[in-house]
Order: sequence, then C-alpha cells, then structure tokens
Amino acid sequence: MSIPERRERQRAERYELILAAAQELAEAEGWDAVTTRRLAGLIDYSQPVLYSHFKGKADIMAAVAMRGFEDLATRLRLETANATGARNVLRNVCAAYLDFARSRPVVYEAMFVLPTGIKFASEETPAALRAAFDALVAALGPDRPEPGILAELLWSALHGMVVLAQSDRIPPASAEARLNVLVEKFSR
Amino acid sequence: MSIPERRERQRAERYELILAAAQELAEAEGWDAVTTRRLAGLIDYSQPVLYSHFKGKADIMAAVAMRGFEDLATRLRLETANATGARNVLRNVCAAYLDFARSRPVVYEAMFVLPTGIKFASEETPAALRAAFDALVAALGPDRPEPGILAELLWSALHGMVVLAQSDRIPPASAEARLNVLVEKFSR
DNA sequence: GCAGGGAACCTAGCGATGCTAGAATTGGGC
DNA sequence: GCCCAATTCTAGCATCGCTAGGTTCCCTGC
Repeated sequence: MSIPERRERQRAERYELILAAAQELAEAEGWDAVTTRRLAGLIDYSQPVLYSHFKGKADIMAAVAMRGFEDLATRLRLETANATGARNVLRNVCAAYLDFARSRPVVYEAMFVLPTGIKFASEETPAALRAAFDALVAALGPDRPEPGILAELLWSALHGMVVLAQSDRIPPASAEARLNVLVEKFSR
Repeated sequence: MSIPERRERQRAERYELILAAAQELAEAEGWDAVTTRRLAGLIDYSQPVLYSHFKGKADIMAAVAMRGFEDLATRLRLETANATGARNVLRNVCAAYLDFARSRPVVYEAMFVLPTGIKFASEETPAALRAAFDALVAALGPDRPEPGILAELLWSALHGMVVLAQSDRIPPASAEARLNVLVEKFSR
C-alpha cells in the first residue's frame, strides 16, 4: 500500500470517527450538546481538525443526515418487498418510517427538521433521499392519480406525526391509533 | 391614577414593545437574528431589562407563540362559523391553517417547531391552544369515530405540509394540490 | 544518515451569544 | 432638600463556532 493511500485511509477512518462521535453524543444529550470542542475531545484531536473534514458544524450534521437517508431508504424498500397485499405494504412502510424516527430521533432531526444545505426535490437531490421518497410512492400502489402529490401528502402526515409526537404536542402513546387511521384514509 | 398603577401600565407597554420588536425582527431576519442585545437596542433599553419581563430568550419566544395561538384560534373559529356544507367547512379551516402558517412563518415556528415550555394536550394547555385544536375537531364534523385521533392526524398532515414546504423539502408551489387531496381524504 | 520541505496539527484568540452581579441613577415620600 | 427603594445600566462571565499563525512530524532526495 502506498503512503498516500494509507494517509487517505486514515483520513477516511477519522471521518467516520467524527460522524460516529457526533451521532453518539447527539443521541445521548441532543444536538445542542454537540459542540466542536466536545467533539474534538471525543476523537482526541483539536478543534481545527474537524474543519479539515467538514465546512463546519452544520456540515457534520448534514453528513449524519446523509447516512440516515441511506438507512431509511433501505428500510422502506425492505418493507415494500416483503409485505403482501396493497394495504399491508402501505401499512408496513408507514410503520417502518415511524419506527425509524422513533429509534433514531436525533438522526431524523438532522434529516428533516434542522436546516441542512441538502437539496430536496431537485436535480441535486441525493440518490438515497430520492430512493426513500420513491419507496413512499411505490407503497401507495400503481395507477394513482397525481402519485407525487399523494406521496407528498402521505409524507407530510408521517412527518407531522413524528415531530408533533417527539415534541410532546400530540400524545406519543396514541401513535398506533393514528397509524391505523392514516392507512385507512390512504388506502383505496 | 395612582403611581403604582401608572408604573404597572408602563411596564405592560414595554412588555408589548418587546414582543412586537421580537416578532418584527424575527420576521425580517429569522429567530437567530433575535439576540438579546439587538432586542434591547430596538426598545432603547439595556439587556437586563428584558430579564425583568421574561426569564430569557426562550420565554420571549413562548410569549410570541401564545399570541399566535390566540390569533390562529380566532381565525379557525371564524372559518368554522362562516362556511356552509361539511366539505367546505373542512376545506376552509385547513386553508386558513395553511394561510396562517404562510403569512406568519416565524410565529408559526415559535408555536409549533421550536422548543417552548408550553404544555400541549394536558391540564395546563393554554385555552387558546385548546380552542384552536377544538376548531379542527369541529371542522371534521359530528359523529366521527375517534374524533380526537382523527383531528391529531389532520393536524399532523397540515403541520407536515407547512414545515416541509417552508424548508423547501416539498415544493411550496403544489400546496394547493395537496390541500385538495387532503380534504378529499378526510371528508366522508 | 541527514538536511530540506511540505503536510498535518495545535495553541491561542476573535467576535458573538445568553445571562447576571453589582454599581449607578432615578424618583417618590417625608 | 434629603433619604431610601426601586429601577436601570455598565461590565463581565462562560461558552459558542470558527480561524490565523506558529510548531511539529514525517516523507523525500541526496
């Protein structure tokens, strides 16, 4: 292995180390606790090292979000493939979405709540993000009128349920009941 | 007028001045630009004066949010009263909700996105907030199964549409189309 | 083996934030 | 006209994201 290659590999490892530390710290104490100083301390480097990998704190959060898009997309596609019957597919995909948000709340927050520079619904939209949205479209079944609009609405409902429940604005305990009604309303 | 009374009135006026300045500055440059120093400058007092009215910046935003709840509640109730036909009522109430969010995005943000200490769906829920939610329940019409759950779902969908559109995660331009589908799905 | 040079890294610091302790000023009551 | 209490301001703390400039390390060519 050449020396530049080794250097590059070590850089990549440190990149991963930063992402892992950021996510771990955020999961433990929230994004506000993820300061550049604490992050630098966790990886045993000084602050400026972070800026050799990322443009800034927002960029680190965006990178965590990108990983989240990939994770979410594979989870949703898995449900689309494994369930049988249109209604079951829709239900399982929605349940998987809600489950993802519940299991990784801070990653979800980075993906869909906090301001990242990530472009949605445009040419530059990351593939993983596009794939996750396409899984929603697919879950609604074929031959729907205005499938894009319908999927946007479904996503809006799911997202609303997530953030309002996470911030205790609607009772998290009734999430299941809401899911039942949601599936009923969006099945044909 | 007694002297304590005059003092109290002047304090109340300054309280309003602070709220108005905070909202105005937020509307112009976003909540991040609302710093205690700039706010103090706008009302021609020093920083600590703010803390004689509010516990801190978050408390100021919560106060702005409270005014927003009242405004939203009256707007929604107006639509419930003025429209005829179940479907029209639902449509107009939803449109009014979306319109409120569009016309006062930063107030909406303080109400439903940023972490305020305000209690939702509990004993201590402010009356205005409860009234706004009740207007949603009423808009869905009488004799619905699980009206609370259904209203939570409707609210989730509306809220999701607002925040995803505001952060450019779904195209703001198709808001009307989404509203049409939403009303269709939630009408019986 | 050993300088030279470039990449990698850290120390130290800037400006700005929310918030507060303690001094200074104001204004009503005697 | 003086005093006391309430009100307001000055000045500062700790922390934030971010960066300039100097130091250290390691690879390269002799």
